[in-house]
Amino acid sequence: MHLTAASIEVPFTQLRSMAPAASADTAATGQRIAERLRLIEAVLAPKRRIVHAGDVIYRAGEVFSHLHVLNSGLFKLLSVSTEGREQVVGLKFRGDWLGFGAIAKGVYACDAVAMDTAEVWTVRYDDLLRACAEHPALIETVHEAMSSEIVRDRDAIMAMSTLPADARVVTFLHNWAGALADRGLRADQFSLRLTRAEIGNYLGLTLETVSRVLSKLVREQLITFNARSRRDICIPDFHALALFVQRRAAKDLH
Amino acid sequence: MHLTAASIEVPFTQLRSMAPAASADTAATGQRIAERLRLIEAVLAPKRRIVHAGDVIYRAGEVFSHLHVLNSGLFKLLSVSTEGREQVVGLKFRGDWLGFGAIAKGVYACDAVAMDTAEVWTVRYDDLLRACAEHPALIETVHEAMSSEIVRDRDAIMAMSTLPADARVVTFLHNWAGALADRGLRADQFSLRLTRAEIGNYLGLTLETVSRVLSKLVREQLITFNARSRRDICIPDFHALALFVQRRAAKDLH
DNA sequence: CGCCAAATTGACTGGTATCAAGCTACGTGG
DNA sequence: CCACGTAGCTTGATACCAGTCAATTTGGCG
Repeated sequence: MHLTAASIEVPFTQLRSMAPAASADTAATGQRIAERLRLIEAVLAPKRRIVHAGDVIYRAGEVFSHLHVLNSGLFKLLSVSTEGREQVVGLKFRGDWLGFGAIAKGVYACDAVAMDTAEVWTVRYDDLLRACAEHPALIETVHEAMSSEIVRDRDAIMAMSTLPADARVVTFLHNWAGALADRGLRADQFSLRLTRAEIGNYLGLTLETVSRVLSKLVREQLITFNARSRRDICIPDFHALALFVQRRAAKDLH
Repeated sequence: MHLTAASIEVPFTQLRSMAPAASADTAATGQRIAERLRLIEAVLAPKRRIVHAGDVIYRAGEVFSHLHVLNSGLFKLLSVSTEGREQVVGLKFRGDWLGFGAIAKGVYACDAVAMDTAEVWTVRYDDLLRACAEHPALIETVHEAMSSEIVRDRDAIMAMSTLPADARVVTFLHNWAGALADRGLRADQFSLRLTRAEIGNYLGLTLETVSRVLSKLVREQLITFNARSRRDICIPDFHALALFVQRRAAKDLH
């Protein structure tokens, strides 16, 4: 049994008109994600499971044994520092793996918490290694996923250390929309499934600042709120977001 | 021919007295790093090369084909945004791999620049994959290295988004000392091989702020500068650094 | 010696955090 | 049905940390 995706599927042609620059890659990426999932399903026969918002599939400190792949839904990775500060250090979508951070130390480095109903595939790491020996394509898939995670983390570091608050929020929205588009979901209109506080926590900002920035973006017509909920956001011009960040970052250069 | 390590080796017993809490792990980690290098050397027969400060072993955008392992020396990873902002997104020590970020997209995501004389081992990614099929230990080594990189990046994200300037600098020093200790080098006295500007860039701070924080740390006796150069730093009490960060972070909690 | 990059330090500014006061949506129980 | 409580959100006033600008010192090197 598969869960239906949370958002509505749209044809790639429509996406193309929404995000002209990224469209070609986007379609390819979307197919690659589906392909990878098919490969994992066929080769690993993972244990499937449905989880619900708030469910935790592993906690920091637990002994590592399994990796997980998200077939649908949304997860956040929570890192807790020694003093008890809690921080969102990653967001995971369909096709993403969970648990890579645990391989090195044999212990999970953070909590993985579902943000809505999701289907999780689970495999023993041992089994994965064995399967990799027989299926070269599998190992490439795993490496690709780890590599992507590294690159995303670096992008986050860069955004956090160089961008002012408004540009961070815009980058966040841009990335979110991009992640949806990559998965064949509509990227011009979606529901952020995070509170302002969670967004702020992820971006190193306070919830008030996030709120103020979003209000400003509405005033500047970069986004609009959908009827009925200020978590549902419309992005009339996807490309304009990237431009905003560039202009904002360029200011600091001179 | 091996390069001799830049800093002076000290017996683990001495390290133990410097950093009581981390010592047991530290010795184990140090041996593990050496073991991994021996394995890589034996199984992969990597191409060896000596590079010098400023040398670039790959640039963002170049087609991916090779991974690199640092046998000695120090590298920085530089990410350049579309607008031309340049940012240090990682520092690499002996035993670290370079190029993981390129696997996913087939293109290097950043520049890798040597910060002093270093010995780099290079292998074709194809060859690595083939060798992994025959040597299960190798694949675990690679995964462990990628996993560590993911965890380090997350820690960086967390530090950047939650810690004030002084705590970031202290964390930086603490991590640096820890990296040296992990490699069997003395961690109570070492030379930062970065300018204030580079440190600030890495931490999302200005060079002036870094300088002020270092001066403050000297006043508070957490560090002292060594004779003749303000890049040579002594850390009388390694553990005190961690405490400083904890106290500093705890303030924000209440 | 004299140049130049790196670092330090001070005075001022500005962007975000903090504190505080409503507002809105939604569920619960009377 | 409405009163009420609560969680999430918005908006304003103020404070403070770190950035900016600028002057000076230090150290390295031809």
